[in-house]
Amino acid sequence: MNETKHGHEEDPATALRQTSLRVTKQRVAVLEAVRVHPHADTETVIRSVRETLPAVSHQAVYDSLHTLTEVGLVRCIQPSGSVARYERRIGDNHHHLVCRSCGLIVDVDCTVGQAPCLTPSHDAGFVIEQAEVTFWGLCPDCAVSGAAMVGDDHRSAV
Amino acid sequence: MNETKHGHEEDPATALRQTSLRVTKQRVAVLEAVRVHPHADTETVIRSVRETLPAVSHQAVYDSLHTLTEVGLVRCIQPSGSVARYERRIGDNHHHLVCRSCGLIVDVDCTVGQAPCLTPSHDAGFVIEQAEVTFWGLCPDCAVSGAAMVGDDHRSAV
DNA sequence: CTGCTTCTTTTGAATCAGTCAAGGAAAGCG
DNA sequence: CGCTTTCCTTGACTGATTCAAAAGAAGCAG
Repeated sequence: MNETKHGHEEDPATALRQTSLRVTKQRVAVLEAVRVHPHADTETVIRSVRETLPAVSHQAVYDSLHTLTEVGLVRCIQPSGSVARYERRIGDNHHHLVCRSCGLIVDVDCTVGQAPCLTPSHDAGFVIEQAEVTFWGLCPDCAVSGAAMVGDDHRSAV
Repeated sequence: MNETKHGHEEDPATALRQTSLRVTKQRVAVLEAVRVHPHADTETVIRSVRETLPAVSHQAVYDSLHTLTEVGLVRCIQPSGSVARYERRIGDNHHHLVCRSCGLIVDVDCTVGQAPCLTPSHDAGFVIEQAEVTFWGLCPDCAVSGAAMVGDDHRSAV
């Protein structure tokens, strides 16, 4: 549905062309899937892509995700205990809130912004490129329903 | 084996007893291994443990690490692209510097300390328990030797 | 210190995410 | 339209981690 009316801005095909990658329907579908499902894991992307392209191989999706990550069209995050997840929002260095109970991931902007998070006390001689911040806690739903029973052993994400 | 001179402080057996876990030689060895090899992955722990206990099963190590993590005697970290790594936790919420090239992990204290890193702009209703900060970059060695040849699989993110 | 109960460890197989490799298909170019 | 290069499909494979059943130790009572 709602096809390209303007076909710019975040249009998958355009984005791909700009990185001089070949525009294949698989890649377009993967990009679209990542946009539709923020923080989706690979399996979710595969399922989503197969809604429009039933015959895609999982390998094509893995490969597309890697390629797209390399050229910077998607970003890959892997909170502890979770499989790889991808997101379309890139460029800004936003961070993530992860629910310990259900695995829900939500974006947060780095208010305090730049300085504090980007300057560790002593850098041990490292050349620092990026600071990645992950906030762990409970999402609203889990905080309510699971407040009492949380705390044992669910590493089950999603 | 520098045996108990004072037998307190960080003595594995004592620590275990205090958490009402059974004191087994496997667990003691695992705790010791984690202390000796900061940020060791499971395989390293297994090898280290087998130096003194040649017959330990890998399963015992996996299980010990999980149990010890649960009771808070060790902490598990998993930077993107890395397998699980463990460290003897100190209760302080220190952070990590990870080398993109060789994977080296180094501890850093959270200078600015408390506030900034622990308060995202808007918490989306989450109950936040912890902020985890990972600094990505190049360790001194890789920054020098690899400065030119690095860049195979990572363009500087943000 | 002897036996019992419960928690741990061993053993060995299984699962799961992700990867490798070779041949067939399709994008982009002229 | 046909070629070249890049991409996708197929199917097997790896490596980290987990499951499950049975044997083995820790801690406790007697």
